[in-house]
Amino acid sequence: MAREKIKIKKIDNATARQVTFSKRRRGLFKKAEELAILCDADVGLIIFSASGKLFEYASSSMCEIIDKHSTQFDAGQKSDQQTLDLLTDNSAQAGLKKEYADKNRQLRQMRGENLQELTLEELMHLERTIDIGLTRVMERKNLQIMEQISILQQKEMQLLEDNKMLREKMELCMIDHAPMNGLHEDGQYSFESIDTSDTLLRLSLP
Amino acid sequence: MAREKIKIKKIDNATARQVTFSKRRRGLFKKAEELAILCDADVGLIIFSASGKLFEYASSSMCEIIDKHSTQFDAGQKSDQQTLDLLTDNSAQAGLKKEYADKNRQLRQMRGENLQELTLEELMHLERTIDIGLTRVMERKNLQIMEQISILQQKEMQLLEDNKMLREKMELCMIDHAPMNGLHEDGQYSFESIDTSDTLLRLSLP
DNA sequence: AACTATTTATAAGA
DNA sequence: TTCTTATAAATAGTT
Repeated sequence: MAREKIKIKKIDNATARQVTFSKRRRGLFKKAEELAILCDADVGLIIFSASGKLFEYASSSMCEIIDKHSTQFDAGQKSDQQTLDLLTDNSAQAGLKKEYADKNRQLRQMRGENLQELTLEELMHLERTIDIGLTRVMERKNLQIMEQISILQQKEMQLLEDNKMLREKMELCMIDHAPMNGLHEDGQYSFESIDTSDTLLRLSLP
Repeated sequence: MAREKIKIKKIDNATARQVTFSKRRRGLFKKAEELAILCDADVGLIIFSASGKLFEYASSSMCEIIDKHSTQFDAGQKSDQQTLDLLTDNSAQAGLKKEYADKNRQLRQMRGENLQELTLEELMHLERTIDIGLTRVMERKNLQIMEQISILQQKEMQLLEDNKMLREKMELCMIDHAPMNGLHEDGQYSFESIDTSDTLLRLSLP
């Protein structure tokens, strides 16, 4: 987002990577705090550098956030919720079952199943939702494909370079030795050549 | 960072606050992912909206990140948490929660959210699934639209027919009676006429 | 670190 | 909600 646009892939140069890490880490912390303040949200951000060093930001306390996170389905405090759960187990489970059924229905409808109960308005809304999802998935897919292609192109260039050097060495070798012993009079040498054809089409899936 | 500079304090207007929350949350997730990729860092981001809804991003897995975080700070915290979880999750509710979480993940992925954990192969499969769903929804929608149009056209034809008959009767009536009693000498009769204009544009949604 | 030329994010408005 | 657009912010490459 500056002098040049960069590809979002691991920065090769270790120094540049470290500098970018510092800059962007600060930027991310700032934006996390702004979101928490502007929107009254509770935000927790944990970052481990490649070397394992911990950096963290929390709008409240990290323990509280992690605790809330690990009990994401319980609305209130853990101990209170536990008690409530034990007392009103049936109704709590019923609520969860209802939510589960609802999510399941939504999912089926996004797959184009059980549409008969929907009105025209609902169908139009569903179409829009799915279309947005499809666009996002395709964007993400294309990003990954471009990354893979980029990596393979780099590999191909390296291999072509290596190949060229090998051929040059081979020619020098011929000039030096062919007149001396008269072998290989047809001028053909066979040697293992690395095949780089079709590289761009084979995408190694992670 | 836009039309006007804003002060970083809680946004008063609830609607504006919600809109900003959505936009900035998305921006924050994007930047978190970029940092993780560019700098080979492990990033975990947990956001609770003011209403308590959870949003999260993790470059690896959130459990792993939280686990690493807890061991760096306070080794006892996590194990207590785990013990509590084990005690809580003794019932069938645990299984249901897990299934619910899974459905919810699938649903979000179909909406194009939380795609960072998917491989290229998975993305391609997801794209196909969504595309099939979209086609089905569009087919169903078009079917309903054609049905509605057909019904309305039939109604319109019927009304036009009725209208025509009424006019013919009226004319007969004028011929029969106008010379007899001399009423309505101006030849104008007023009667309730059914308005059929604009019928095709108003689709009555069931 | 500091400096910018650019890219990116986003506040308001539609 | 979503889209647009003018403007504020972030930041990549340089010094």
